[in-house]
Amino acid sequence: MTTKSNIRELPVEVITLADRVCAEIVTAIVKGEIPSGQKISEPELARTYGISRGPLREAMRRLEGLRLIERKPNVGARVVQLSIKELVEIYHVREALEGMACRMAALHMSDEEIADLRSLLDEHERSVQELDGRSYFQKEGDLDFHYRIVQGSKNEKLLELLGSDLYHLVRMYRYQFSVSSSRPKRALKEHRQIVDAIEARDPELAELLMRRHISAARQNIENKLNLSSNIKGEIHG
Amino acid sequence: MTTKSNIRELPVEVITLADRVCAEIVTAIVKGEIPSGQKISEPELARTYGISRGPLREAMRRLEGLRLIERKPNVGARVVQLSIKELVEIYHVREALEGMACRMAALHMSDEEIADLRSLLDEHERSVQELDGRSYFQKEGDLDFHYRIVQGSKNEKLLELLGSDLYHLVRMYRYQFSVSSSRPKRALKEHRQIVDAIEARDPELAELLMRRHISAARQNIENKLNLSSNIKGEIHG
DNA sequence: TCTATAAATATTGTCGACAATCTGTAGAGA
DNA sequence: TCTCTACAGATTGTCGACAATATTTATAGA
Repeated sequence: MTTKSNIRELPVEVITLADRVCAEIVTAIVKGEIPSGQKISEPELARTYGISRGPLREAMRRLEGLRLIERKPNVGARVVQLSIKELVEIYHVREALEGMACRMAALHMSDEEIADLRSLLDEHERSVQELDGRSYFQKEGDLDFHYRIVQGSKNEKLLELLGSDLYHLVRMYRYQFSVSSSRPKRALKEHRQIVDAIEARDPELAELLMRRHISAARQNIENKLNLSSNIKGEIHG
Repeated sequence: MTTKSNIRELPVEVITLADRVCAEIVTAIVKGEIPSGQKISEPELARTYGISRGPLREAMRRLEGLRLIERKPNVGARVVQLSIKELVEIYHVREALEGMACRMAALHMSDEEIADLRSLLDEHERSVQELDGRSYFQKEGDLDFHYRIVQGSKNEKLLELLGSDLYHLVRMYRYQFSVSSSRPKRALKEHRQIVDAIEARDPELAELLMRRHISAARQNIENKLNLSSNIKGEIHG
């Protein structure tokens, strides 16, 4: 039954139009190329990506599930409207989920993964020193760290919820609200403490530290926002 | 611009075919009418629900986002395969998310909502006494309680993640694995303690109790499973 | 001038058909 | 008899067209 042919399995990622365009639209929305709140015209988007409305609508159903667009039957879809309220809610969710992820990472991460994580933090440190904070660390690097811990939990559901769903929104806020750590050195130190706890195989402490880390970022946002209601300005978390 | 016509806004839920069929398929999958692991034939399903493949494929994209089906490009989609491993993972996620939800419910639930919650538990108590546990409480009633607390958190994201996404899978496991509390009285008591903590506006305790409550259920499952590897049997959590 | 109705336009929802790909089967060659 | 190839059938992916609904514009009346 099974073909034992010596033909190599070509790693040619054959992907469907809907899947490809979905990924492209995710990026476009996250980066703000399709502005927050904008109505989505199916014929226009279809022309833009050179596909017909069929696959496009499938992609949009997926985006709806990712909470990147909102649909109203017979009316149309819009890119979600970002709000501070939602951002704060997301941080509460992250505190819960990533706290648990960190707890489980302390139990299940391999020594090699932990070592890699330390290397990543060394990179971040160089990045912070050289560029005085305005660095990759602020944009995607921080999320790299968090993503690896979620991976280290070895919990597929956590990885799905955070990595495949929530992080799109997190990145969207980072891009469009310029949410970046106003305390890169402090954040880096907290990251190191977290890795220490994981290496010590101390799940309680690991969870506690991660929750504090995320909670502090959230409070930073809330404070900044309560002082200045300048929504479109920089938000340092 | 706005029409001030005296025509009543009929509450006729005009819903799209894809939306309606999606909901129907969710129910069918959750209840096992479409068996776990079964391949999905698009032409067949389309005939079954009397629609064409267009809306059906949109619905399936949604189901994919809900993790109820899994797709392989150019091959097809299957209903997800249930596994104890995933069930345990889900309980870890629930412990994290519902713990946080309970914490926030202690802060944001209205007195009226808390009173309603108590009434619900009184109902459950009657149900447990009359039917000796084998009751509604075991199937959907328990989830009612948990759902209300998530609502009480007033955190839309938590409600989305738990209510709209994860609970479908939870219900699916309950139906198909007969996951039900083997300790309804104990569970009921824990529920009451949780409400007490919420009423006392004690977020720390509320979170702690909810986490213990869910963690105990998970450990129950793990123990039962480690003893008897009878996968298809009753799982009491 | 403003409002309410009605036609016109555009957009969304749905369908059937065709193309591309995969799966299973039959047959040729060793 | 087994393996590999080629064909046949079925399924998935994509497209364009039509129907249903919403939005905009034009028009008539007060």
